[in-house]
Amino acid sequence: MNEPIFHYYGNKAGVEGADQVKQVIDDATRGSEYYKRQQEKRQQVLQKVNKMQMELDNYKKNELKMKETKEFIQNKVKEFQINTDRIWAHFDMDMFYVACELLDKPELKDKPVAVGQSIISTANYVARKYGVRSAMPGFVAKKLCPDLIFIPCHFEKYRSVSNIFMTILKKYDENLESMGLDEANLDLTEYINNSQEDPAILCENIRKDIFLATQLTASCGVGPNKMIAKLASEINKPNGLHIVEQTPLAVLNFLEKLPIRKIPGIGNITEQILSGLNFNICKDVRDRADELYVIFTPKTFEYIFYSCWGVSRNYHVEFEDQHSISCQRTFSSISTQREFEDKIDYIAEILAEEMQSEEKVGNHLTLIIKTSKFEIRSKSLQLNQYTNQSKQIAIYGKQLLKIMQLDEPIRLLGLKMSSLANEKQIQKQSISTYFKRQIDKSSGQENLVPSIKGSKSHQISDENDSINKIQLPQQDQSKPDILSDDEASSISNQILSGVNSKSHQSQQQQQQYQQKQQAQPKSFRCPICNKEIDCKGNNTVLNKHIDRCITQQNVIVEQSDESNRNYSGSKNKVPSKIESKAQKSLNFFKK
DNA sequence: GGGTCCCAACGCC
DNA sequence: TTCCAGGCGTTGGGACCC
Repeated sequence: MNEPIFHYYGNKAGVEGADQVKQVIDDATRGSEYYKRQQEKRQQVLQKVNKMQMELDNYKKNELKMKETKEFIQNKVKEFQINTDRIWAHFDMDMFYVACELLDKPELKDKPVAVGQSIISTANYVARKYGVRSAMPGFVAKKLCPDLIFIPCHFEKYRSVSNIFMTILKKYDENLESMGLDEANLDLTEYINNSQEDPAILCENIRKDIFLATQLTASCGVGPNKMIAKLASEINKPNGLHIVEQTPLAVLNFLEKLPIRKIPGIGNITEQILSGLNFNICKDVRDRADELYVIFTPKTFEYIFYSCWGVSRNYHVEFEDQHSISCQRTFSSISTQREFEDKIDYIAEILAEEMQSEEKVGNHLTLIIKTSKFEIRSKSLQLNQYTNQSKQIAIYGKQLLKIMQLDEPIRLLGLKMSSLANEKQIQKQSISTYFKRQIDKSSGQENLVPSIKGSKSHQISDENDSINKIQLPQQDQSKPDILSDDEASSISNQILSGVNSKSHQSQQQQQQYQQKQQAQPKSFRCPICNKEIDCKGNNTVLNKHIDRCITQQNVIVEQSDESNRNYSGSKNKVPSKIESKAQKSLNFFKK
């Protein structure tokens, strides 16, 4: 029962004496809620392993199926090729955050230093010898290394050093893919084909350039694809270079005895599952791929299988837009409704600010909480309009809170907005919609079909909830599709009061529409400049005004787009936050 | 039975 | 002294709909 639950892996460069470290960590954390939660998770993993083992046992009893599966795998092995046409390099700055800090505090060079406070971001190699590592809580790190010196994060500093690092690398591959501030993958094929330089000499020179420019060291790995290059960069860390020759045999030899845990994408849990089934090194997967095929889903199987054979992506993928923006905060446990709502207001404020600064709007909101027992829950809501306004986000967030029926203390609350769109584009579309409707009106035809997102219903996943699948009333099509506070408030009240039957709803829509028709004003407020226009019932006057406004607005939008383009062009030297975030994705290594 | 949505789980830095 | 983060991504199972 007292089996250590903290799955410590000493595979980070510089960590030694894993057993002692494991014991200290375990002693420091035993009895905490976190510890209990980890124990539960460990049990779940063990159950999963048992279930998989039973599946495997059944599979092995069925000789025919076993024969078929083995043949299938053999054919699969014959089908693929380890492509060694391209030359990739992975550069990784050594202990990046700490290294940046030590530039300003060279007197700490030989002392154990960590960046971060409650959680360690990075530790130097002196601290790593004590077992201190990234993502470790500060108090545990202090137990392991009482003399540990903590330095708070200074991201501006890291970003500026990172810019220099990336600028140097972009000379060799301007499309380089960065994963965070301190790592980048380069496809050196073209550069080497043109220059005929030896990859080892080239990469050593690049490392020297990085050191000259930043006074910091970087490690590098070279191989025929991104995954191999990344794995190779770990071999001679810190301040080293490792090259995997461009032949299939070299790749296979390099991977043969490599622990599966090293494969990017295989984390703590997957490692536990695999090791529970006696898959420990890549060779195990190659030798018993049929077993892996039986117990894992096709996608997971393919990923692990191909990775262990050294097959991974060896070309750049197109940049994808950011999918979500979120904000979450941890705090001392809170338990009252009032406190929950205050937190939502606070988080919504930060989220809205972030969205506005990135000129994004979104229409899918998720509330995430972590209970004081470290259990994570989430609920989401499909909005029928885009928003990036804090008050609206908070209103929807509070609805999600009600749906969640929280009845225990929480230690974290977060809001995530997804289904993102560009704020200006949405405004532009709204204007076009408005303009189209004016034309339809003047021709006597009312267009009731929502042109942007009107057909989508609110959906709330909890099927037992009475407010499920509510079709919210369509908004007045003559307004931009970004909700006002009053509208959001009205919608939220309808959610709560259960105005959700379709017939009721369509009646209500009809009534609203009739009311609007009856109340058709002789003057009109322009949706673009917001001025009151006395059109005296004459659409031509109104249309002319709007036409002028739209032209002006479009010029502004176009100018802004243009300036954005120019910015993104010139910022090649500075990887944007979005770029680095998107490129961090696990998909990075996949085909 | 396929498509879609929700959400928990997992992984990365 | 501090008592396990934050922000992003993907995958897969379950439920529901057509």
